[in-house]
Amino acid sequence: MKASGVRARVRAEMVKELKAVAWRHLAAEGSNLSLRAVARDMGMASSAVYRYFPSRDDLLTALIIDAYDALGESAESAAEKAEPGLERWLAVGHAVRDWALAAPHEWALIYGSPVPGYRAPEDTIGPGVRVILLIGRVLKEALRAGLLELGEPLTGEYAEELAAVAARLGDDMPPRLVADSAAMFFMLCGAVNAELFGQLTNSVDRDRRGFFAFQLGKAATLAGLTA
Amino acid sequence: MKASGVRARVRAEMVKELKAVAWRHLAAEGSNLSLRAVARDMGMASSAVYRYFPSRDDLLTALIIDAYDALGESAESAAEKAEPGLERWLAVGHAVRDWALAAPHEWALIYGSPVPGYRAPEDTIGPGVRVILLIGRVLKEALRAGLLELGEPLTGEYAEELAAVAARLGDDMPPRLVADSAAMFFMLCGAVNAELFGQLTNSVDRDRRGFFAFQLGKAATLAGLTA
DNA sequence: TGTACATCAGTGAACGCGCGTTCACTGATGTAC
DNA sequence: TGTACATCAGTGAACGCGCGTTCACTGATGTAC
Repeated sequence: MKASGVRARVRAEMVKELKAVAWRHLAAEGSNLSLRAVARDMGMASSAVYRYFPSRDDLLTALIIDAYDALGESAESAAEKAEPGLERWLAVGHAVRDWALAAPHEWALIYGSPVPGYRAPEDTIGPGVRVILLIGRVLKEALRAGLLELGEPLTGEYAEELAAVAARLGDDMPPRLVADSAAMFFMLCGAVNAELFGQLTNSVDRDRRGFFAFQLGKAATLAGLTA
Repeated sequence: MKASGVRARVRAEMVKELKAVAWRHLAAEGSNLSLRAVARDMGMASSAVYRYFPSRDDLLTALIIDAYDALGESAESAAEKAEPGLERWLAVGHAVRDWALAAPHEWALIYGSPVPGYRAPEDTIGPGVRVILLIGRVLKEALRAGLLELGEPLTGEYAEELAAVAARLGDDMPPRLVADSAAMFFMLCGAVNAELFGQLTNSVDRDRRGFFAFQLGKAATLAGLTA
């Protein structure tokens, strides 16, 4: 039993190291992750990787989940350190950007174009909404503290879907706030993508943080979030 | 001379057909465009493609430029048909979305994660800014017509870069308007990406157009654009 | 505590595939006198 | 108008590469009596 524990621990170590190497490889080569290259870097036969991941796609899935979690982690801890309201939103935004700049290929993996031939399994949905949920909490908290002017309730079919999402979330979340969280989040993504995917080249080259701060500020006013 | 014109015309036809097939292939297979597959579809030897494009990357570049142009074309013609001001912005936004939905892989090619191993040459920059320039024109025109409240001038290094861009554009473009055009454009991209890259799955499934319209409206108010 | 057996990590060769690119070539089309 | 030459499209084989996955195997590590 103790001995079996050892084997399990070694195995967990191995999985961790494989993911670390794959992560590094992703950062160097971009989205076409190669199982063989990872195995080479680990100094083992490519077939040995199959002891740990049944296929390349499963390795990719593990990396995606890890990336979502790392991003969520970093955004959440940045949020904790900031004052509620606008400041907290800005902190989240900049944390997301910083993470993306530090790990551009991981960002591309989760928020960029889908990897060709890869179909994301259900497991990736949970960790995928972590940041947007965080933004929702920031808004809700600002609302309670009187730092947020809640907009008009929406109408139409989109409003119905929002209501369904709000109900699923529980916690008395106003559907309007769900819409605003989503809007802010996707604007945040748009700003990060602009910088990461090279769309600022030759126009905004020096003060990209300034550009980003502007976008974040705009997104905040859009939701009625004030200092 | 007339005969040489024939050869040139046939050649131009050939280039056009090659791009069309490549375009179709891109739509089917995603971003990893294969020269050999295109040649196969054309019923010719893979080496023959080299008569028309010196390498795979050049074919990709041609496709990218075409995609930018097709998108710009469609956005511009939608703009023409709409009333100045908010309506025109909404028309541009929806045209961009419609184009992207009809050609998701082309969208991913130009606004998604960079293609691994591909370095975009200078030629792609010109057509790449067509839509954002269009948005700038829509805003400027709205300003002239009194349909736009111009925000406060910006300060800081980002403002300087904006001023430089505005100067390069000429046409007395206020830097603040450049900032707003960019902001709106990247928010637009964020919204399109959200839908295209599958981030709406399981939350907004029925009324994605409603979601998109909401995002567009928000982006407009952000720039002070009213009906 | 010792022994027989089962489990598991890892190897190395192989399968079958697709890729971008090069090269010497064949014919057809155009050009110059 | 006819002929000699140059240009150009396209072929087909080959090079050298990397990929994901399978398979029979060797040894080491654990487990049960």
